Amino acid sequence: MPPEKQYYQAHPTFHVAVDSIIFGFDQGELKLLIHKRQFEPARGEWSLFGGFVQQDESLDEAASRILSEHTGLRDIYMEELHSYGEVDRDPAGRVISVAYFALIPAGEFTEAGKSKSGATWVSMEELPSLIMDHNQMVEKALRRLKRRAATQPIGFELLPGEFTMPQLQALYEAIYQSKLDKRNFRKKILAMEVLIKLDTKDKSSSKKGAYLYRFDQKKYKKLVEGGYNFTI
Amino acid sequence: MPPEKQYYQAHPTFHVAVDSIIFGFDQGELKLLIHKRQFEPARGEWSLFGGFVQQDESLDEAASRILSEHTGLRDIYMEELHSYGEVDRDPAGRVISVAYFALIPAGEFTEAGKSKSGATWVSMEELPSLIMDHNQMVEKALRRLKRRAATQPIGFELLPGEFTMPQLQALYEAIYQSKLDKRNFRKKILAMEVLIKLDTKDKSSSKKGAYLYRFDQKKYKKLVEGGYNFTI
DNA sequence: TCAAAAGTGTTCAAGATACACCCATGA
DNA sequence: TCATGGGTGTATCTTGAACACTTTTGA
Repeated sequence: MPPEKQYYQAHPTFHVAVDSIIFGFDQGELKLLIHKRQFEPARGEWSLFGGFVQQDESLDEAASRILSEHTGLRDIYMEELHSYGEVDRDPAGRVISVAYFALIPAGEFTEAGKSKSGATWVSMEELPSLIMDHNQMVEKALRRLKRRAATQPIGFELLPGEFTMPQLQALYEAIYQSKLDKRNFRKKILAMEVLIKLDTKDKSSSKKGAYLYRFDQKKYKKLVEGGYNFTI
Repeated sequence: MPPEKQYYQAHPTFHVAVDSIIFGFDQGELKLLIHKRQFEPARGEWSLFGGFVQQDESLDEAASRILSEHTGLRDIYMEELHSYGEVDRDPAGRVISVAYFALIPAGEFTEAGKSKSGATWVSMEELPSLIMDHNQMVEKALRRLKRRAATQPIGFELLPGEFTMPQLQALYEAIYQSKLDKRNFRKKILAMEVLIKLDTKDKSSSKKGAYLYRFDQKKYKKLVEGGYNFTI
């Protein structure tokens, strides 16, 4: 055995898990996707979606795999949130967990909730108690979401490809838990110049109908490359 | 064996390392503490300080331990930065690494550099090529530092307990790589009301001498609890 | 015709930026 | 006495916040 392998092998190894904090937006409310844990310990209690990292996959790949196994969704916005490594965080053994933060667009919302693994959307307003340190993870994820939403146009990840201003505003209001002024909100959003206004209207929530917009990915990328950064 | 242990054991385990991006500030420059790696693979190449997590310690504890083993310093500002888990990131085997971001106060700067483990402070301006994905970690840490410095009074972690306005300004200029206006800078900093002006002056860098300040921890904590947040 | 949601501008206050001179002191 | 770095105030601009009425249309 080469010396470096020997050196490495003198050190312990650990189970590494990923747990995903999956946010969705529906009915004017920010929601979290959870399920009842299907194995011991704490079987039957509310838990984030998680699983163990396998030999042939990176952390990011494990997070995507687990998300798609449970929700059937692919190409979802995910980013690493934080790693949790307290010695006794899992009563059944030492597990180091890497938490991921995911945003599911409203269009794919129902589908994800209907998965076979008993996925349930719960309102962030009335979050149940989750196993182990999962509530702590959710709190951190919520702080991250607030910051991201304020500085990057990440909110669009939670809406369908075409959305109206009132929808976008409702989303921001749900994230920040506060009312925003219509006129000021539109002004700021439009000042970014990353929205394309369509000719079609969405009449599902009013008689007058609200214009649909689409997020201009290309324009946004150019702005970011040029050093721009957003603020709501 | 209880069923949960069996379930866990069906999954692979991994070596988990921590790597620390250690920033210091000296001679008006932002610096990084690195050393030449002492074991294979890549022995003798520039590397961040790192090591393997042990059975009886959390990730945070491992990071603190490794920092103090190499620099002799304790109670240093550290926070988790990001986890790196690409399958082939380490040519000698699968290692998942949790990167930490640390700030060493100027007073303890020299001491840290003189450790037996060959620690060297290098200027962020002329950073050498580091092993594996360590340069990537440093880039991320630098972005984190910039953001933190702009929104939390974290810059104080890089200065001695008593410091002058010109020193503080030079630090921010080093972090942002840009000149700041003296009057505006003082105005903003003093408007935070978290500095205590002392009667003593520091004459080490001018004949007139500059007043020393101390950071008011208590006042800062109160502000943060009240929902305040800083902006430089 | 009216109820309900969508859309639109202006004023004011606060915060950010630009900018130039005097002060204290050791050499 | 003079060179060097430390310290200070004001005017202007930009940005964020507050605020009320008209429009559209299906029921």
